[in-house]
Amino acid sequence: MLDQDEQSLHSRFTDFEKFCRKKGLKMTHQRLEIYRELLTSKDHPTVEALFLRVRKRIPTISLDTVYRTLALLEEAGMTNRIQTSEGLTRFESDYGAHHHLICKKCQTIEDFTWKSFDTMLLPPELEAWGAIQTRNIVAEGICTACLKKEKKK
Amino acid sequence: MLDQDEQSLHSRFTDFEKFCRKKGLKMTHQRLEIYRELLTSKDHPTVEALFLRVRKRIPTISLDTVYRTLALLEEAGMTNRIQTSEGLTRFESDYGAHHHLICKKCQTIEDFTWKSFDTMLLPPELEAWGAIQTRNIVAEGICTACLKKEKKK
DNA sequence: ATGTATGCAAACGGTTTGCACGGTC
DNA sequence: GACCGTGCAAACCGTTTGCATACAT
Repeated sequence: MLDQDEQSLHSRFTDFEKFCRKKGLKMTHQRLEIYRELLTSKDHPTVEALFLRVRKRIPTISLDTVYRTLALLEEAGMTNRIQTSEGLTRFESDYGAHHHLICKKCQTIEDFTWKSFDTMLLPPELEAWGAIQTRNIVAEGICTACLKKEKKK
Repeated sequence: MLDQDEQSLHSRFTDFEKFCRKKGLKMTHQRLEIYRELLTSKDHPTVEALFLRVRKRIPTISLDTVYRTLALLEEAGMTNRIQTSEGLTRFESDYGAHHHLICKKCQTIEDFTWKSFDTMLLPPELEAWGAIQTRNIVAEGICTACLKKEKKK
């Protein structure tokens, strides 16, 4: 949903290069394409979906490589893993605080931002729990597209 | 965390019986014990963990039965499935709106409630998305127990 | 007596791993 | 040239399914 401008897209790539250099990792064709696909995909693709998309550009790529690269990106904090209640694993490029809307019918995930929530003080009782680093909302329901389909019946 | 009194525990069981009767399902030893275990477990157990606990009372129970019963309970809305980022599936008995605190180190899940959040108006932009039914917060960080362990090093 | 639930074992699907070859540095 | 990354195939693990028996109704 959030449109990333060319500027930030480009800086993402240089970040990726820096990270690889620092870790002594090689910049391969496959890694670049997987990362590019992830950055430009806004629909929280599954591993399979990413694989199919990247394969259009690199026909010989294997599913394992996609798995391995995603693990790498995750470790570097450049992607987030989302586990849906259906047991599917989905990915999204990490671009700052946001929350998720999930349709129970079609399982699509949409992002939304809510700045005032992000800065809101959590209930004071939570302080005893430990050090909280992130907070994300998952809102579930039925999206308008699915609501329309239901009415037609 | 939330302590359920005997009263409500008992009413949960009669709810379960009612549900089964209505659906023509049989009240078996296994189902009752799995349900009891789930109601009294406050640590969001995995299927495996539930299986091991119930097996203490029913030594011949099989893992499949636990899976099948959980699917049944889920369908009836008597349990919730929680997918952790580690890919593990955990369960909790359903007892009204609450949120989760997850420790990134030890992966334990704690519940918390936040009434004022539950009734808070969501950003108006979300209305266009569809009909939102639930909203849950997942807060992640490091719990005090794990923080202490880190300091010791 | 009827028919569902269970336990067993086999199947399944997503993910991970071992290995030899190929590509990056 | 050294070594990491890749593709392939096999292994793996949590979960689901088919089937004959056991049990609740």
